[in-house]
Amino acid sequence: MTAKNTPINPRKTPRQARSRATCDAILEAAARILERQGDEALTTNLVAEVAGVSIGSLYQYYPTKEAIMAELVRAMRQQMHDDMAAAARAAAGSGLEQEVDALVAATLRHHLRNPSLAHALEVAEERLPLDAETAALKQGMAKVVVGTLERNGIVDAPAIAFDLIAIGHGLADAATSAGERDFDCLQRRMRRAILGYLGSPQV
Amino acid sequence: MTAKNTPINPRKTPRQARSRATCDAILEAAARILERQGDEALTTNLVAEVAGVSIGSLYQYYPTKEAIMAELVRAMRQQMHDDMAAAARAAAGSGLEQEVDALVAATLRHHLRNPSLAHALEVAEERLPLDAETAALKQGMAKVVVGTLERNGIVDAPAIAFDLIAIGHGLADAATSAGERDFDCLQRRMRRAILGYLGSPQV
DNA sequence: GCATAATGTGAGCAAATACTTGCATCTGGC
DNA sequence: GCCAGATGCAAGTATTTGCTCACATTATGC
Repeated sequence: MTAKNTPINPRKTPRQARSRATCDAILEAAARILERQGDEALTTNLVAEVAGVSIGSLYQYYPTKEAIMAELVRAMRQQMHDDMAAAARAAAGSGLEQEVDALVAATLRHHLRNPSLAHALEVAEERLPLDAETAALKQGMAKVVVGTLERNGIVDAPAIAFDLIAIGHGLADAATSAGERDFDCLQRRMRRAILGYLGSPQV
Repeated sequence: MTAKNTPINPRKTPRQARSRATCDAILEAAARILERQGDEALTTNLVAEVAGVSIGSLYQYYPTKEAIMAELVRAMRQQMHDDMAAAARAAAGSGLEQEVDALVAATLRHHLRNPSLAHALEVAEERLPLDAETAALKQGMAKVVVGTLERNGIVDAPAIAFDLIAIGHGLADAATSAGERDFDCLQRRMRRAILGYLGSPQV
């Protein structure tokens, strides 16, 4: 019994042998569709077809279309959280500007790795019930930023972290949506926006 | 003959007498549904029902569901554009900070008037073909910001305007999505973000 | 080898949805 | 008053979509 009830959005992914491959194929297919055709095209039948799996198999592991999306969102937040936490840890103590750079770089890497998928997942996340695990990951990311600010003596860190995340998100989203792919250029602008908000002397 | 071909997204809204009221009722119903239940709930049948109009009538004026959304988006961009242009005109020559404040206020008024509708329309806009008129309005808004920057001697104004709009959008979106409704508080933070990016001495 | 459980299959169902069509009703100019 | 065109109506169609179910295939412990 590996948690299989509540037929709503939590998935029931028991795994034994080849079934793992089936689950992965489903997730990868869903990601590809989301990336290339957007969430309007994401139908369970298409996902199954692209994954090379029958719909029956799909529904054996994901009780709902939303469960598939939720799993993709969770995986994305997990990776983003881990990247940010690692970046913050590596840069901890090197001073505000260096630490900001590290976090910005992690954020940009995330957005530039697969811009359209990242965007689609963020849009999708809005209308999903947002399971506890994903919510915890988002909170964790905010905590990372708060920690960085506090470590550098910035007061009212939670409120400021909120704004900085919003600003960074807005910039990255607008730029990637416009087709920008230049990491260094975006890095400079993010830095300018964040340090500017913080009132640093700037570069 | 009042432009009625191209059955795709441009609407065919001939108006004579009571038909105007029908069109308005349809748009208002669509806005209410979008605002309260999100775009997933926006079906043509529901729109007609809420508008107190038959689906036949709906399709007489809007050839497509997308046409209704496009019209709502166009109207919203129109209002936003006019507000921003008026604000910029009124504050022109009063110095960078005052002019920024005026533009920020116009933006915030827009977002706070009906946060969920504004957000839904912006999300909807992304996947719509974006007709020429709406595109022109968006360009016009960018021009307003560019003009304000140039008037105050800021170089590379178009690129900076792009970033400032992205930043403002990100902040307003995150805050309203989180339920914030305090105009003054948001105004201060927007100001801080924008003037910070511009490298002004800050408040 | 074989019984048993795990996994895979895909035709098909019920509901929803965008949209059409044929007809009824209203309205304004004469 | 009357009629031609404008407007309104809603049952109905064709399609799509999420999902089920009855059965086939495969893997594994013994």
